[in-house]
Amino acid sequence: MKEEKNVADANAAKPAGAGRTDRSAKAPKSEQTRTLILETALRLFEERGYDRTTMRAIAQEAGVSVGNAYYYFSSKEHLVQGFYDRIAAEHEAAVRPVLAGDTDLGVRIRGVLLCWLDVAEQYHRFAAQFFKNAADPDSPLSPFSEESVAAREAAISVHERCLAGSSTKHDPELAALLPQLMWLMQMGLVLFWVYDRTEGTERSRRLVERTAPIAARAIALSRFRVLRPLVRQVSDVLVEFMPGTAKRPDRGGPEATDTPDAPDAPGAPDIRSS
Amino acid sequence: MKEEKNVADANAAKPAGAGRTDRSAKAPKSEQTRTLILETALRLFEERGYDRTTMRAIAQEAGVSVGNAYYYFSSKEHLVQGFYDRIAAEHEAAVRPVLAGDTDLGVRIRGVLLCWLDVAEQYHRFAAQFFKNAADPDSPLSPFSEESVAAREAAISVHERCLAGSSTKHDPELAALLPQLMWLMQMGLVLFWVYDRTEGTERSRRLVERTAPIAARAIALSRFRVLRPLVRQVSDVLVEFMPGTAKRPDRGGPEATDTPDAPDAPGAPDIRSS
DNA sequence: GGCGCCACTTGAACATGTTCAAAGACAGGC
DNA sequence: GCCTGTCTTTGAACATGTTCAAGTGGCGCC
Repeated sequence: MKEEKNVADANAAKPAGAGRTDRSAKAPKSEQTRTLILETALRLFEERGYDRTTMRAIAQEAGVSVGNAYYYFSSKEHLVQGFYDRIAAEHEAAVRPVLAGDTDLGVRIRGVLLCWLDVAEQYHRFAAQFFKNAADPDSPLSPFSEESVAAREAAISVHERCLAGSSTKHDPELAALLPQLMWLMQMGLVLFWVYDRTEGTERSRRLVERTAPIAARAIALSRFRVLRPLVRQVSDVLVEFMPGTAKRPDRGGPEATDTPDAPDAPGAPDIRSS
Repeated sequence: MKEEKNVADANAAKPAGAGRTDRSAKAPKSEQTRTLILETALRLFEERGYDRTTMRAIAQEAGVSVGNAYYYFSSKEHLVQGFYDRIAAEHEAAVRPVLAGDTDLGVRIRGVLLCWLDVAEQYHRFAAQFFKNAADPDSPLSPFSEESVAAREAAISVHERCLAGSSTKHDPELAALLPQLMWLMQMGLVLFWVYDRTEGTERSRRLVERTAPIAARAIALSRFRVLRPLVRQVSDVLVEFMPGTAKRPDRGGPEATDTPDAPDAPGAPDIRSS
């Protein structure tokens, strides 16, 4: 279905006379149209929200026909991919100082998550409206979907660096799995955030302030002997149910994990996290 | 359980001549129409799935006009409420033997959750399709919505009984919060289940088998002294962010919690759990 | 130059959730 | 019986995501 040309970004100026003899070398004209439609759509989404932006409005504003928009983007949802990429890039950049700063794990986790909230802030209205589409198990925009693997791994790698640069000791047996767990935590935050209606998503920020230290402490405690069996069990579950951690029965089941305490549940599709 | 007639209760034969002088006493005729539409809709949903059942088809099958369906149900989504009630009732009944059985907490949790999977099994296809609607923060069918309070509390009370009947000792400070935590765990399971495409949702069952003992062990461990500060912190977070546990800033923020380890995230709207 | 291929573009048509003004049915009062 | 107001019911009209058959135009090749 989604056979976009090249990622999204690719709208850099290209040699006009380059010719388009080879399909793999993108024709400048079409790429221009594609970009125009995408930019127009993102602008309107931000101005009016997802639901209130019709495909007709996008086409009209961009000066093309409705069918043309569908020629480049197989559905309205696919236009949103642009947001995912945008947020991912912005978070990646914004989080750099945090990763280079304090080595206390709690502080680092807090920094990474607050950073995401900052970046995502301006898209909150849009995200709340769009959330239901991303939550659809069939949607390619679901954070658990096959199509999101790249974005998911990029997000997880941020947590990897977050953990790697910390001075907090943790159970080595868990080391490989923690970034994924932290990603799940982030998905939980996104879910909370989408439902958050407070001014400046203040409540989500507070949730981060309160839970980041808890997460850090729990990670530190994982080395205690009493907790050994539990850590082992959790680790097994993660290996079995997290995608990419072990043998995966090709497109077999869903993906998610749980945590030692009780709840679990990744659950926050939407804005590919980053 | 395809086409029961009376699950929705309100179709009991009523005195024909009762009259409808008072608006509060439902007129038999309109109630009959309402039930007819609802039953027809549920049947078609089950037969063809949510998306492939059009309002026109429901109306036609029920022998009424489209507008009439909208007279009784303000949207297609509202027809789904019937499923919520149905599953809730069935789970409540099915779980009884479990609650009266073994007193090992792990076994009990496992029983409650597997029970839910059994009950929900036949609605899986429908649920997967409908999930995106329930995930919408604006939808009254979201498990976190104001309108779902009743159903949510019913579900939580099942976990209360699950915990109360167990022989496992746990930190008294957590006692009041555990049922809610367990409900979150259930929401996580529902989320996983919705994404689960394996035969007979086998993978979801396996997740329960693996995580129920972990949850029970974590609860038991909560009494250890080393974990005291962590338990306290978690408990505080729950009180602050879980609805109905403490002062709630009237319709203020969203609701959700997190768990000591890392992830958290309720996230499984859909089928009001029960 | 002319021809044909093919990427690109168009806008009408379609499917479906939802709304609405008008018509129908029915009870009670006269 | 007839009038009046309310509860039901109707079906056409609307809004919007999506599809599709029919162009359009540029470029290489003869």
